[in-house]
Amino acid sequence: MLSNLKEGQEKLDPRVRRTRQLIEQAFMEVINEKGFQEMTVRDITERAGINRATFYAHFQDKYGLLDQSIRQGFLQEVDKRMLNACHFTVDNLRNLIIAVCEFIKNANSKCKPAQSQFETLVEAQVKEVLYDLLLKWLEQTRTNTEPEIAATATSWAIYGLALQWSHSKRLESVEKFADEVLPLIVPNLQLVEAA
Amino acid sequence: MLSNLKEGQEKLDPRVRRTRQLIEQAFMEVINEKGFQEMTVRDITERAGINRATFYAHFQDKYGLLDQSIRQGFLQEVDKRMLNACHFTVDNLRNLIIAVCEFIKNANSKCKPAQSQFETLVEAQVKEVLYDLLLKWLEQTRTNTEPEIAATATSWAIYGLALQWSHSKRLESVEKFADEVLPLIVPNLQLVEAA
DNA sequence: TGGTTTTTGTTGCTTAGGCAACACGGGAGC
DNA sequence: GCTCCCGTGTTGCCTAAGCAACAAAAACCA
Repeated sequence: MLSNLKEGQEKLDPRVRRTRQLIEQAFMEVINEKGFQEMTVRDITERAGINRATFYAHFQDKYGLLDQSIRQGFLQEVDKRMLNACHFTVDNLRNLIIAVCEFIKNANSKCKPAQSQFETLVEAQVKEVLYDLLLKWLEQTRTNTEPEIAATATSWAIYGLALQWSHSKRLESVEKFADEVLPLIVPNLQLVEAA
Repeated sequence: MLSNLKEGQEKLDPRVRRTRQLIEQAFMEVINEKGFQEMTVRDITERAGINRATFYAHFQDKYGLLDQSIRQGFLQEVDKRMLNACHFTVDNLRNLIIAVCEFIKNANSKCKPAQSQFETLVEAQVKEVLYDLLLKWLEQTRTNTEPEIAATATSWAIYGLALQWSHSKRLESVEKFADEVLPLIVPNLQLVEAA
């Protein structure tokens, strides 16, 4: 496995950058043509014009690629709302909830087949990103409990609520939903109230 | 310099294929923004996202890149008329003349500045491709003289006539021009007349 | 004019990627 | 049962590309 500079892609070998991009692009193309289950690693590498061995230098297997693709997608949703390089506010939290809802909604609509397969993968990736982000926020804030505890509780709660929202037949607007659950979420953070 | 499989690009290392493509694309982009003279090798490599040393592994310098770019362009014009993988006929010769005219016309219109600079480069590349193609044709045909001689005479003649046509203020249609000069060109080939 | 920057080619060393071959496992077809 | 085929991971060796540093030339600017 090549240098895993987790997320921190400061300056990375141009070759690595290129092949990752080629793989991701090929992945998107092939998944739209054959779907995920029918797709083989060969399909991806041939489309990308890279060697099969190179694929395995970057990803465990096609599931690993799917994982990082999901994560990228959600991170994009987060970045879109500029939540990544900022500190905690209630409004940012509200936007974060909205981001999760939107992402789940889109993910479900795209990956109709084998939903149950994907949902657990989506859940794992999204909760991980959520946890990391919340932890970063909480470490910059005064809390009544350990940030790790609060981050775990909050990330699970947000995801669970967002999932329920996405499953409910009669979809209320994301914004209204966010406003509705915000009071439930905030206490999870165990913030020290400002006088 | 990397493996120079002159034209014969049967199966070539995907990495080579990729970087050549990146360089060519970057070249086209930069030349449209800064022009050829102002452009530096750095500009190209930075745009292409490759290392400068890699550029020099593929091309002598930016002039070398220009050369092959011109050649590619003309070859494209030839392929467009399916003249590359076929044998000699008068009609193919006529189309070849048209191809040269079209290419020179386009080349001149694109590279307005420093025309005289470019024209000699264009001439060299086009005549070389012409020579190779004519030679291939003649080697499959019965001629009264050595194919090399006939190919030289014909390539020079075609280019000279096409150049004159492109310079003439009042442009007659390429097709009419081709019909007009065809009788002058055919004898250069020294074909053995079929009874 | 002289000094500073930029660009140019070039080189030695490191790393990512290509390639071929392999063992393994799961079907499909008799 | 038995092949035959195909996809999967993995490995060792080779080559292309990255990188840093260099000297020399060119361009720029006092």
